[in-house]
Amino acid sequence: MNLNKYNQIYQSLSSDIVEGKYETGDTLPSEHKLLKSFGVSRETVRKALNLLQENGYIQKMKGKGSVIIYNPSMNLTVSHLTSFKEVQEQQEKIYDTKVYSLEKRPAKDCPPVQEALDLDDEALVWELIRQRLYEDRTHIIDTDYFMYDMMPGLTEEIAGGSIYEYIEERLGHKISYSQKEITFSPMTELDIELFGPIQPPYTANVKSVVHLNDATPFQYNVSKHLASEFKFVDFSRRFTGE
Amino acid sequence: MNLNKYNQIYQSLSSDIVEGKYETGDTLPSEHKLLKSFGVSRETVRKALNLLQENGYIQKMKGKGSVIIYNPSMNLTVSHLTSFKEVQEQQEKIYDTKVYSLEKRPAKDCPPVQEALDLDDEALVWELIRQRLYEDRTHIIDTDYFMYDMMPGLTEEIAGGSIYEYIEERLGHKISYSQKEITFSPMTELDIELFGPIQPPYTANVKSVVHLNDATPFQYNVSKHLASEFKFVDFSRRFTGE
DNA sequence: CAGTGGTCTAGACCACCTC
DNA sequence: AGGTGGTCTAGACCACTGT
Repeated sequence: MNLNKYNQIYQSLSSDIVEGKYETGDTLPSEHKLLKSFGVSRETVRKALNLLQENGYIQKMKGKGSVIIYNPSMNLTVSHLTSFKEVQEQQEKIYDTKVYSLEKRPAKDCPPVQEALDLDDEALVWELIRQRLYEDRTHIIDTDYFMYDMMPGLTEEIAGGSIYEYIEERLGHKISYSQKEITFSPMTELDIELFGPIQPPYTANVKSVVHLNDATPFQYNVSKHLASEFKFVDFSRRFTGE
Repeated sequence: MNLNKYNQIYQSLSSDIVEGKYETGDTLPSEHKLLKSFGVSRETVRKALNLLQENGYIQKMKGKGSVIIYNPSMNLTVSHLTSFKEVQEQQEKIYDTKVYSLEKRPAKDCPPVQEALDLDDEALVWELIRQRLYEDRTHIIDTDYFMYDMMPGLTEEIAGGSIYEYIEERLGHKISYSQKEITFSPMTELDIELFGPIQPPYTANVKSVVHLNDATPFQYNVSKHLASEFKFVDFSRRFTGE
C-alpha cells in the first residue's frame, strides 16, 4: 500500500505535524531541503506539499515557505470521505453498533434510491438499518442501501462491523468519491422509537451517495444524528489556482 | 487574471462540461489529444484534469480515460469557499440584504471571536448583522466580525453589498481558506425578532473562520438559516493517492 | 498490441520575500 | 542577491484497459 513516493512523503510530514514536531506558525523545511533529504525530484516533493495544503495542514507562501496552519481541534474533519468506523477511530468515543434490520427489497419501492444507484425496475437492494449506541443510548441511526448483486453474501455479522472493510478488502472494490447533503428534519416515528423521546425531536441528516473508482454508485446512505449533538467540521479553500 | 495555462484549460473544459458539450458518462479527449490541441506539455494538461477531478467534474480511470461524472443538481456545492453573493448567483433565488446593525466593539467582549481572530485585549472589531430577505421574509441572518484595523473605512453601504469584493478588490487582500462548522440550535430572542415567529424555532448555523493568503484570520462569521430550509451540499473524495 | 492514465526526473524561467 | 515557492517542459518508465 502507498507505493508512490509523494504519498510516503505526505504521510511522513503529516504525522510529524500531527505529533507536534512542528508548531502552528512554524515553517516546514524548504522544497530544496526536502528534495535533498528525501532524495527525490522537486515535483515529487511539491505533490506531497500540495496534498498537505489541500488537507489543511499547511499554507504555502511564495517567497516565504510552507507555514503550518494545522489546528488539532480540527482533526475531526468529516469532510473527507471516511466510513463511520474510520471517523470513530479519530474521535475518542467508542460506539456500539446494533443491526436493527437487514432486508432484501425491490429497488423500485424506494424511488430516490433507485435513481441514485441507477437501478432498473427489477433490481434488488439491501436495506440496512443500524443504531450507533454510546453508553446504551442511540446517537446515530444509519440507513443504507446497497446494490444486492454486488454483495449477495452480506450478513448481519458483516453489517455489524465495517462494511467498507468488507467491500474494499473482501470484494476488492475501490471506494472513490461521494456527494453529501446535510439537512435537518423532525423525527419520524421510527426515529423516536430508536432514539427515545429526545428533545428537541429533530435530527441532522447526512445523506450521501458513494461511488466506486469506476464511477458506479454503490451505496445510498442516510445518517441521522441527534440534532442538538450534531457538529460537522469542514476545511475548504477558495481557489486552487491564481 | 488566470494567467497560467492549466487554469485556462480547466476553465475551458469545465465550462464545456457545464454547458453540456459532454454528457455524463462520456469521456474527455485523452491527455495526448488535449496536450496537442492546447499546445502544452502533458503535466500541464494533467494539472487541469486534476482540478476537474477534485471539483467533481470527472473521474479519471487508468487505461480508460477521463469520464464525466458532473451532475447539474450538484452545482450548488457550498463546500468551496465562496461569499454569500457568489453562492447566490449560482442559485436562482435573489435575496435582498438588509444591514441590521454595524458597530465597533472591543474584541474582548466576545471571547470566541477574540480567540479565533487572534486579537489582543485592546483590539477592536466590527460587528455586523445582516438579514437576507426573500419575498420580504428573512431566511438567513449573517453575523460577522472583522478586525477593525484591517478595514477602518467599512460602512453600512459597503456591508450591504459584497464585503468580499471590497476586501479583495479595494483592499487588495487574498482570501484563501476557511474552517467551517455546521450545528443546530434553538432560536435566540434576536433570531425570533428577525425571523419572525417561525415554527420550528430552530436554526442551522454555519460558523466559519476565514483566513487570508498569509494565514491571518480576518473574518468570524455565523450564518443562521431556518432549519427546515437548510441544505448543505458537498463533494468529497476518499484519497488523492493510491 | 496500442492507447490510456500514474509517477518521476532534471532542468528551466519566473514572481515574490528578505536582507 | 539569494532563497523561497509557482509554472512549464520533454522525456522516461510503469500499470491498466481494450482489441
